[in-house]
Amino acid sequence: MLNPQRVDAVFHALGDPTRRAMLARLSRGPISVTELAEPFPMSLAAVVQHLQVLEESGVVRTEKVGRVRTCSIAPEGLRLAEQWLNERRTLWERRLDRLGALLAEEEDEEDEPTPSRKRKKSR
Amino acid sequence: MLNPQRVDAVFHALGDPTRRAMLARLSRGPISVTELAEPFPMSLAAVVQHLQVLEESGVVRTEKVGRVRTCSIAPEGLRLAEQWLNERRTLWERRLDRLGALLAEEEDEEDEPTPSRKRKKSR
DNA sequence: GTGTTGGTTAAGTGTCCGCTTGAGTATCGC
DNA sequence: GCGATACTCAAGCGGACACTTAACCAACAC
Repeated sequence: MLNPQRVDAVFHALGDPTRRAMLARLSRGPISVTELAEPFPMSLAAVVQHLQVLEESGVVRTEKVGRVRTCSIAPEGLRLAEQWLNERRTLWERRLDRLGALLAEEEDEEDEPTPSRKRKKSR
Repeated sequence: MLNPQRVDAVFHALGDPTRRAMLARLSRGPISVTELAEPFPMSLAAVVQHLQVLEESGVVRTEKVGRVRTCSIAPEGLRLAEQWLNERRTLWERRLDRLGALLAEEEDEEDEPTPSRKRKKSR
């Protein structure tokens, strides 16, 4: 879970605006390939190619019954990307917090150059 | 906040593995361009080009002092992508929940074919 | 059977994009 | 001043990728 290859595939899939639009559509419910293709100004074949990318990256699941293939969101795939982003962002923000605390501490020292440190150290 | 153009730019920036690796490095703290470039098997110019994409998309901020440009994460940019993903995913998952509830209700009806419907209808 | 719908597959094309090279500029150390 | 460092800019190349067309196949309607 959160292995680099899968992350690569997911973000590559999310990189294309058409594919993101498809995801947006699918998030409102499962739908057939033809229905999914309908709002896009491109051939059905092109849509199918995008769909393959989405499915191979694990953000979309499809199932064929009879001659119609029904597509739906695979939430784990999206969650993978969310997690990656969240980890990087929170790592950064925690760093910022520590830095802020440190700076505040140094300012205190300037205000109070005597070696008598009364208040407790945060963190 | 969450305007389509910005979302496009952010996801395009995130689409490249080299740029994601740069973000990962930056999430551990600000760093100069040369330091940022060091782990990558490519020219400095290439790294700078990636950096421009990251900055224009709003996931990275840079500031030049003297001759050295220092790069750091811009958490709002990352948060934008996180939000987009989260909205789509939760929309889908809520839909799934409603569907599950509906199916459970229908099964109840089969168990109890009499027209006496006591429990209140959900949604 | 015929026709239609829904999708699949393959081959080809244009374009964007990642990268390189090379030449240039500004700042620092001395 | 001089040389080194830290980028910056522009032009060009090659490959990936989004898209097209066209032929094909399978399931349904009749």
